[in-house]
Amino acid sequence: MKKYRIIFHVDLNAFFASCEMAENPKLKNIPLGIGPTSDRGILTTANYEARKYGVSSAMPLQEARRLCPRLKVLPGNFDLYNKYSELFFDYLKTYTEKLEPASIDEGYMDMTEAVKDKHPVDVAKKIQDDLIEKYDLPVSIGIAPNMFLAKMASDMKKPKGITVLRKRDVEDKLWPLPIEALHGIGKKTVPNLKLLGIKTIGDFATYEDKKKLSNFLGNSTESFLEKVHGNDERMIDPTRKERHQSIGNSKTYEGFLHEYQEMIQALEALTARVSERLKDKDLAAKTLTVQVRYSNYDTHSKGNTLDYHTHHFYEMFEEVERLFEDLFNPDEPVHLLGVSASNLEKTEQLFKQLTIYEVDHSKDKNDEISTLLNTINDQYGKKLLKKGLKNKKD
DNA sequence: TCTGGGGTCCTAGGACCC
DNA sequence: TCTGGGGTCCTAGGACCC
Repeated sequence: MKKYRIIFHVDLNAFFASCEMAENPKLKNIPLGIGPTSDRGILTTANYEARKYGVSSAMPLQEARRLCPRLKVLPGNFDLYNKYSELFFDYLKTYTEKLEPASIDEGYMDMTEAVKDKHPVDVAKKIQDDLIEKYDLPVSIGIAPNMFLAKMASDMKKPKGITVLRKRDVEDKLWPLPIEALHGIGKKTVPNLKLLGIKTIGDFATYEDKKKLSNFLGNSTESFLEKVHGNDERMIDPTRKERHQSIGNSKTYEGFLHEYQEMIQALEALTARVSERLKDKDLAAKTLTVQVRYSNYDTHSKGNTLDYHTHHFYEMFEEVERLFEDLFNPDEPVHLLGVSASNLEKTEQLFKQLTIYEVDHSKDKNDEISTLLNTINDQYGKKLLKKGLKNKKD
């Protein structure tokens, strides 16, 4: 007999705006957006009051103001949002350790054990009520036998919805949705699928010529088809978010940067932030990438993989300057600069690799060791290193 | 309409190795 | 002189998501 899992997808509604309203209830009944302090740029979030006017997330501020002239716009307060996000996940953890954060404001939970002898909808209702009572944060919850269906379910009723989506409901509840509602299908792919006559998720699920789908979706075709038929075997992975693939910072410069020197200074600041964030997380990077967007919105990147890992500002910045040489164009003002670190490794992991080396007096080995040493974080790493070398002598 | 900042994953071509 | 097949890693760009 097949054992079904019970997966919750819990999604905070209009999260950044909800945090602001929780801190300052006066904001609750007015249209509110989180966005740029200047008159250009895009909104990251709009509360539901603003959405009544057609204002939405990722909308250019100028358009939002046309739709809703009395829209109040606050700059983002990310310390505040991170604080609420932690409270949110800490609360969810009281139900199960099988919790996978998917972003700052949503997570998946494997509730199979936690809802034993209870009705899942009652538990979901309790979560919803508690989060309002404790933190004044509204959530939508999707309940399903797998992660994909739970995610689609939580989207079906917002804000403050609870939606159960069983596999046997897929034809009735999922297939009528427009194809753009399918996660992973974005605005470049939608027109291509429409060319094939695919307007709904159901049209996609029942489309017969898989080769034609592959032209647009490549190797992902099969996994999309499985999902829209209600099948998704992915397991909740609580540490997935912690295993970073990359850490980067970028910034858009209003009015553009024109001088080489200002670009270098901007890159220096970005590199310093990335370096600090790597150190905070005890990570070191082997690959660095510099990104440039010119005033015409053309975007280019240049990356290089070093033969060692590092998180030290000076080493990183030297490489960033080299990479930027290839991207710099004296005729093109710069709209955005970015610095990103990837190919990441935990510094303690590098230290373990280091201690495998016997102390060797040849120059090459010493260079290798000093390079690795560079990547190890200050006191902690050096203390361990001394200990490690001493143990080796003993 | 005019496009932020943080990410993940995929693709295609090339270098290189056995 | 003409030249396989499999695998890994790297790079640049692109689609997508919140």
